[in-house]
Amino acid sequence: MENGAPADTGDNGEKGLHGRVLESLGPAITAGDYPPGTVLRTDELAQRFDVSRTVIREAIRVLESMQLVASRRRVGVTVRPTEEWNVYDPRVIGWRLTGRDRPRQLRSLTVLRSAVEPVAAGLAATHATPAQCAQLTEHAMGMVATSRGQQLDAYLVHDMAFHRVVLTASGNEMFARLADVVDAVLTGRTQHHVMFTDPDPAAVTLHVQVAEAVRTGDAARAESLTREITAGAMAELDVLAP
Amino acid sequence: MENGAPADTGDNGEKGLHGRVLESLGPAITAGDYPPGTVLRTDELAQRFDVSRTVIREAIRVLESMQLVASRRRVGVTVRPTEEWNVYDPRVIGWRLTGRDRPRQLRSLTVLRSAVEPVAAGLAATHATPAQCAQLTEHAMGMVATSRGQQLDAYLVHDMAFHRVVLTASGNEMFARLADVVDAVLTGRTQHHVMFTDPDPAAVTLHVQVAEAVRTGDAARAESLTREITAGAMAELDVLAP
DNA sequence: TCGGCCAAATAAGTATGACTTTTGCGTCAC
DNA sequence: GTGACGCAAAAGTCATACTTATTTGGCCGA
Repeated sequence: MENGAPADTGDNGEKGLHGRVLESLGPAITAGDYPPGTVLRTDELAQRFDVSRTVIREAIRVLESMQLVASRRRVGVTVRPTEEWNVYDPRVIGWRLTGRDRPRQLRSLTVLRSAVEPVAAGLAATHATPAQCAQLTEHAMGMVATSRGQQLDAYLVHDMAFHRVVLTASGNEMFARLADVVDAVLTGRTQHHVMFTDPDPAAVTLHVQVAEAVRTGDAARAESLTREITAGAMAELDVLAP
Repeated sequence: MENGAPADTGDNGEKGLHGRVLESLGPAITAGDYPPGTVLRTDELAQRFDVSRTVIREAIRVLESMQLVASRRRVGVTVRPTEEWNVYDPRVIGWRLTGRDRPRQLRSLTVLRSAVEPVAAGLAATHATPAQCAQLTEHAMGMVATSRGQQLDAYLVHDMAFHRVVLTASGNEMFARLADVVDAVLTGRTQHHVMFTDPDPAAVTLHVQVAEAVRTGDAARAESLTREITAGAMAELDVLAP
């Protein structure tokens, strides 16, 4: 209801010239087109993109804040090694998901999810408001309703909403901010699913049970059930990330 | 050995004028000095900091990339609500840790840590290289050696190094990038510790056992032992975050 | 021959002013 | 009261000149 934004990874539709430069350089760097150590010169970039140096500098500042590059006087803008990137930046995540090492990224995110979500569910069991419990059961029911007959898109919407509520209801802002990550993982799963394969009924049941556990305040049960869900996601991984 | 950087949260020592503006605006915003909805005008800021608009704009771009503010034409730069901030950005974390809601932030991070570290330890048990196992036991021994006689600083160094190795050895880049967060949590703990209180011997023993579990490839044991460690950290929380 | 020091070249950083574009808001007509 | 119109405000863009830090390399002395 309050979610009018597109279900994508983060902020699409960059505005302004510097945004367009960013949308070009970001994916290129994260895809490895510019290996670590590569130096970019601002004047050269200004020429290449046919914009002023001002615009380039603003884009560079953003790239720098993501730790993708480092700008040093007299030397230029150098691409930093992968290990130093701000891999939690939503845009970096999005870029890597559309790029070459999408499988690798999907694995990382799924593992992260499998660590976080169970704990979040446990916390949700003690922190969730009645309204959040209601939303949880609502979306669980929605999943049940759309789990048969090739309604994968509708199912996905409920699935994402369900997990978003769990993460939000945990009361931990760090967990809540991972909702977009989970969205990306779930979306990626659906996209690579065989188109006519309905969701696993067992997984649907688990979601219903999690909703119930949270509603009744059974933290241990909510956590362990969610661990089963994420374990399932981990199991699917070998199919998705070759 | 390879860590010559100061043990702080992230990149200290911002260089350039825009960096100085950032170091002033960032903490102010994250501390709540500018409530969400507050509008800042670029030329006003340029006057206030006595720099050119160019510099201000670059700082704004970075703030914008952290989702701390949104810049819109004809309206100005508006501070965004807390829920939209990029709370995983190392600088945002650092700013919040030095600001007003440090306790709240410390809680969030500790909870996150308690979710992630056990899983990371489990993975480390199957992924760690012999060299990493060696480092692990080395630092565990270091913790034992410094656990008595008011050597808290030396103990902290080993503690941080130990957990950094665990997170790195997990083989998951997302986990590895949380090492700074764990550093911050551990540092915060030591700082607020009563100065003459030696570390809990039980915790020290747990670290030694984790190192052993990882070395012998016992994933389940490594995970469960680490869960005990983080549970301890959670228990201490009520003292640290009033 | 080696080592350190100084100077020139270079590329990012900063400042400034003029111009463009978007858009909130008030006004005026219907 | 509602809609269209236009003004003005503020960010966005650009070109240019100037500053500063840093690398490189050559020069000079030990």
